[in-house]
Amino acid sequence: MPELPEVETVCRGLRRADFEAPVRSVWRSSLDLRIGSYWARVNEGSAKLKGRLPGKISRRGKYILWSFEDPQQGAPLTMVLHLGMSGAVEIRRKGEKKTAHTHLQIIFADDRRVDYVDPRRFGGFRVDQWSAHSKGPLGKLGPEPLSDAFDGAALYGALSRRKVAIRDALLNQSIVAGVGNIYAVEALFVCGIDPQRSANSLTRAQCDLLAKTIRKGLVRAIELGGTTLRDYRGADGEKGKHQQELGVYGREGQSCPRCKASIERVLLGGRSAFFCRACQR
DNA sequence: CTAAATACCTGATGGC
DNA sequence: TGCCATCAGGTATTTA
Repeated sequence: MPELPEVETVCRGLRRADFEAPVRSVWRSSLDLRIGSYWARVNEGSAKLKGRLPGKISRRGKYILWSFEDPQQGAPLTMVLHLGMSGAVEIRRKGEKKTAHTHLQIIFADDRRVDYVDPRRFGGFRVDQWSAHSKGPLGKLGPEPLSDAFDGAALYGALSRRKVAIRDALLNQSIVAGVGNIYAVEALFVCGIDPQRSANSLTRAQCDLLAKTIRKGLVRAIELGGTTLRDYRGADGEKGKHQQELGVYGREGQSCPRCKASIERVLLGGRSAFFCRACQR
């Protein structure tokens, strides 16, 4: 489901809710979420939030970071939450029923709560000190696409030894953090680059254009509250509006908005890419 | 080191 | 109506 703009929208929704009361309790379903060396300590981790004060909410790539302070001035803990393919955050009040596939509830002393809902359970979370998080997948992320660290030079350098398809290179979170299939495919369409081309075949000028286009695309999608293809919702339950501006994603057989040729779908690494053969080379 | 294949899950959709 | 195959916004691990 969620790529950078959707995750950013969730963060903004959480910030807007302005949680201030301490955590009264935490509930965790008995089902596993993401399995892996970094994610394994999920159950113990969530209990550590009890009694803590909700602090700063930020984002790195597709990861949500939420700091929880110790009222006794101890070290802060950070909850890292990844929404996987189907994860969602829901803000609820006392008495409101949890939806199906809820796996975590953080209940605050003001009777509001934050529910993590994830049917496919590809997402996961972990509560730990920052030093522990930085040794996990967060420490391997590439530059933030909305920061100055991401530009044509950085992209050109990162692609120089890669022979994978450029679409797949853009999905690699160590090259650029937060880009997923929709925004990769759309940026390549805007730039007129065939998604199947090998990453190291792009010119420096094309990398300049691509980096700028990726940034613009993400900023625009954030403005519209993300892309809702099927079930994505922000923390306030709102659908995104960016799907109306998609040029090729999910539009196999429809006509290219630029040249009217038929949009094609190809499989790259098992995942669909959409492109216009006439416009993208 | 790169890169490809596979695994992890549920739900929606389309063909027969 | 049911049954089966295919597909979905992502990442971690295994294999080559």
